[in-house]
Amino acid sequence: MSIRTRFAPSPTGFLHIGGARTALYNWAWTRRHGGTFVLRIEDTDRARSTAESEAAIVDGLRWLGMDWDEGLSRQSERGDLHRAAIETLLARDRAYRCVCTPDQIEARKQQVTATGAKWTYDGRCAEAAHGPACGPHTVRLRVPKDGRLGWEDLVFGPSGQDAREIGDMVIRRSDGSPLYHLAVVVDDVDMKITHVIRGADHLNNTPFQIALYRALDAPLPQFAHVPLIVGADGRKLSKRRDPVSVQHFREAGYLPEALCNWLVRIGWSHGDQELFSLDEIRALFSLEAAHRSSGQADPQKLDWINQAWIKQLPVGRLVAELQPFLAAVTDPGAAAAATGDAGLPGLVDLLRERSKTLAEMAARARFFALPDDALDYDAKAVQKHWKPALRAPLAALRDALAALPAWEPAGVEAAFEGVLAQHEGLGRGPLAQAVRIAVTGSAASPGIYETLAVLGRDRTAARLARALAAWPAG
RNA sequence: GCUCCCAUCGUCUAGCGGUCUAGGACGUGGCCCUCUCAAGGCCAAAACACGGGUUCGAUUCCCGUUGGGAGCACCA
Repeated sequence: MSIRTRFAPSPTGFLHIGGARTALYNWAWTRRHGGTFVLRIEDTDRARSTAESEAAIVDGLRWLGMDWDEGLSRQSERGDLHRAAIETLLARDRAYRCVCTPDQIEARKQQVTATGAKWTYDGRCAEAAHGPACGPHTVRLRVPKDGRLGWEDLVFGPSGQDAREIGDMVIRRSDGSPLYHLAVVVDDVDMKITHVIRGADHLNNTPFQIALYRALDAPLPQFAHVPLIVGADGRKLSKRRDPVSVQHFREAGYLPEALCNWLVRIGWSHGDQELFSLDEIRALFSLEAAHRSSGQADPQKLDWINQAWIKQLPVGRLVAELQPFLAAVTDPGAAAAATGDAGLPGLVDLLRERSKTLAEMAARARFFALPDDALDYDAKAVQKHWKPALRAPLAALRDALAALPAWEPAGVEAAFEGVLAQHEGLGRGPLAQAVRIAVTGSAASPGIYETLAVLGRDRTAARLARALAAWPAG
């Protein structure tokens, strides 16, 4: 039997990292085993579901590098199937109509829970045999009163609950709409899903869903529950407290490779390996190696992983990824110009060692994208490093650079050395800092020779001239 | 409260009875390198929650305790 899996998010917000990881596990495992992976939007809650959210989920998954088969299906478009399944259940007496109102149930529930016992539906309508014309009613599944609703979880091992813990759950609202559990099970059966890989928060839902499979006379799929990703406080991720949306990380300058790498390692490991490409994830991911305990998402580890990817990705890819971030710290025109500049790849190569995110790289590359006459100087750096006495050496350097036959790091360094030799007592550091600020506006940049080499002869000259013109007098 | 689940450094984890004076990674501290910022190299501090068993022998198996989490809807 061929493997079929699905990722079934509800479109009630952005794709969040917990869902992204569940999708990643599904995707990787399915691809590894040559199965079919489908995406099903669980939009039965019409009030909370939005088209924007669905688009965000689709975009997020694509951006991360995942693909799926057989298009995209929406649960809302399968209502007929759900309704028919409920009718079948009713006809076979595996379910019954219940006329208890929410208020009545609430009152009875209060009585039971007051004694400390656990409430499950008391079965008042179970034997009443209400017909279709019984007035406003819900439909409840007949859940066995004894026995066990168990399964062999691919991650958690033997799992289950005693059937009596569950109670007869509602599968159709009084307005005729089916509930989530019914829809999920009917869809999974209909789509011939063989392996349900989902978050451990569904562990408690599984027994009831198993009862549903049995009532439907459908074969049980294999279940694999993966541990939750929790926030720094150890609790379930909260949109309020934690940065959770994939979009957020994308906008903060994290690469999809890094995000996948980070997420796959929370709850799964492969020996001591830390870095995994999407191809490696697809080749190596196994449910046997998945963990059972929940894990925290450590943003500092993400930073490190992101930089690791920044360090090894092809420069052309980084240049392209960098553009929007460059535009954000300058303007679209400057960013486009910089992206077309032959010197940018060289700068990116210098910056990969010092950038944890694309946003940070853009901030460090800003000086390059800015027009020469628009560069702003860091006031504190100027105060500290632009000493009047450095004016003459700087002018000498300007001349030495202008006389350089070839514009490359070694030549620039030679020019520096020449100026240093001419000026007794002048240190390499002070001169480098003065130039660095003149050319980048900041006291921190890649090596000064490499920086000038990448900036180019003309732009360096323009910036030195501008700095000299603004130089503090003794 | 009830049901279910989990438990190795601060965090992610290796470990699937002896190889553990418990390994790696992030982070942290120190040193080196150095024109700044990084990157890199070296070193260091840092964990088997507790108590019972089982066993010749438990981080590894079992049971409790404690701690944490999830679920208890006519939400998904």
